[in-house]
Amino acid sequence: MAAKLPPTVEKVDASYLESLLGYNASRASLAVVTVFLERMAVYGMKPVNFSVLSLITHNPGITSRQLCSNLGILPPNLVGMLNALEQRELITRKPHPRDGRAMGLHLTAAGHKLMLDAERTATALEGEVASRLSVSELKTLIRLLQKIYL
Amino acid sequence: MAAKLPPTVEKVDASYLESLLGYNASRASLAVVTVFLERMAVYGMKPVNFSVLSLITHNPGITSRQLCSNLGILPPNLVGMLNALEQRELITRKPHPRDGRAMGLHLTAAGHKLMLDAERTATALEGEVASRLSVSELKTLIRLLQKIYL
DNA sequence: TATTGTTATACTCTATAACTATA
DNA sequence: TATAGTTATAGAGTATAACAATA
Repeated sequence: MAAKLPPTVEKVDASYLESLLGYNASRASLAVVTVFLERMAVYGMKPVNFSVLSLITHNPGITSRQLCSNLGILPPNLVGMLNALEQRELITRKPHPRDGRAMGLHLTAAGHKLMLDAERTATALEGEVASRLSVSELKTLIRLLQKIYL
Repeated sequence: MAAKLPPTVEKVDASYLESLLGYNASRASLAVVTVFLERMAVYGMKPVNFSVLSLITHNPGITSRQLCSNLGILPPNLVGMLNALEQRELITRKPHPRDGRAMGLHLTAAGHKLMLDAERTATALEGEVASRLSVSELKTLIRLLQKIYL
């Protein structure tokens, strides 16, 4: 009687992982982020500083603290990001009118110009990543994702 | 005429970001992963080594190369992970029966015992994270996520 | 010549502790 | 006493280059 040889794997069975919400959400998130990184590199933007700039765009005068709590960034990690955006002359820090400790964040004219293009590109890119979904499927997907985290 | 004071932000408007698939997928993924980290810490498992162990569980004899290409891990980063799992005596490396370069990966008896509990916990935890979704909504969510990345 | 597994190493991202100025 | 912003630094995660053994 021969010794049993160790088995070999031809096609990998990932069906258990594919039954998990966390696995699927991570993989889908990674897929979108990958395309985002490629397409948004021309603006010098990654997902995090794009999110920061977008919140400043739609909330002029927002503070660091508000950015941190809304985006889940830790304050020490935001400092360098804001410095870089200020050096690129995309944002300015103005003294907060009612709190001497805080600074209000604002886009410069150049910042507004760039974000107009960047947000258009971001929205367009998503349509391509989700090209295999109908418009109503994409709406459903986003609504269900928000029921997880919001 | 008084100089215009810089505006302040009371409630942050994140409606643009919340219209983006990438933003929602990342936030939802983070929410699931956060609970995963808490609940799976007792097994000494994070999402990545759980995924590795799960693929070994359901694909005994799988090679490093196959793990890497299925999970998007780079080979140099897998080595340390496998060494740690081997030291914990959860997996063993056996010579591959048909390729002298490769090693087939297998669970030990202790590994099987641990993964039985770990997979049960992982599946249960997901039901809690998705508690605001009906069973059919969760099925739909996973199906739509797979249409993005698969 | 190409591939598997590995080492060494660099880079980025994220996290913690401690300080200052103001509330 | 608590909070906003900052500095310095540590740790985890992710990336590239190069090598030995085998196909």
